[in-house]
Amino acid sequence: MLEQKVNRNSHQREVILEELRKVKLHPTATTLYKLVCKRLPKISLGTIYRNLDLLSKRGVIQKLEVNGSTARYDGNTDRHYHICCTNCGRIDDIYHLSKELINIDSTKIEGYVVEGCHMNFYGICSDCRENQ
Amino acid sequence: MLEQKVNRNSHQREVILEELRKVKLHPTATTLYKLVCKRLPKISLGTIYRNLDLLSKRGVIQKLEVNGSTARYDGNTDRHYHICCTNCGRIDDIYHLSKELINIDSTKIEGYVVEGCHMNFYGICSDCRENQ
DNA sequence: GTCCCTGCAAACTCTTTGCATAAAA
DNA sequence: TTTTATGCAAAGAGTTTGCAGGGAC
Repeated sequence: MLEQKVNRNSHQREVILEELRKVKLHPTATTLYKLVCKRLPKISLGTIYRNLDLLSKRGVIQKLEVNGSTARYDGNTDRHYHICCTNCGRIDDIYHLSKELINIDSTKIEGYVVEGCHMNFYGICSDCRENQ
Repeated sequence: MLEQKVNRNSHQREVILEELRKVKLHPTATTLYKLVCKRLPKISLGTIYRNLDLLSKRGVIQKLEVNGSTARYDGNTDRHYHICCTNCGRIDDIYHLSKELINIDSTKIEGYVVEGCHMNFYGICSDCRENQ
């Protein structure tokens, strides 16, 4: 059995979590790094990655895999979904879906014990439509 | 307006497509590369990537982003979904879902013109449960 | 004092790209 | 002959990791 390490409270980790919770736009590790740098100029990208990994494994934050290439992070762990603009890449939250969709985690799939479902929508946001 | 280049039929592209359609397990570019190498020993990974990109942009194949890190490819473009085993990483097809889920693409989301939805399930496959 | 966490830099993985040559039309 | 596609190798982006020193408890 794997022994779980006891985590210490580091100032860096607190600041990373605070800054992630402040922003709405689901930043990448690098974007978050720049934000955290304003408060902790000496922090390194490695620390950002290590803490984002630790926090998402603990379920304190959510790691999103919306756009293939780059991981994005969400400080909000309430059950919700995301929609990504295929033009500008912005990612918005979706809270209101029909009941059938909200209950999607209980879907039965032959041969599997289902643990969950990731669902991401794609489309064009209103800003991009206006700027055509 | 962007001018669309006319694609020539290359032998490499044909073989890549044939091999992708043969396998059921949604290979990565590297896995497919190894398969294609058996028939075309001198092919390069770059050619694999270039053709997978071209074919998925044309809609001939599907690029999957199921597991974050590495892209996987599916030669089957029928409307279907995927479930990924969180233990061993295998990816299976899902063809039968309830009507509400099948119609998910027509979901309305405020502020957006929805183009589509990517939906991936996660769970433990039967092989992994048996081997516990 | 112990052991986890950090900063730094190097390494790693996956993917893309530049270039000269080969192949398709 | 013209233009696209290939093989090769190098470069790029994003992420992970080894290590010595610093910090939490």
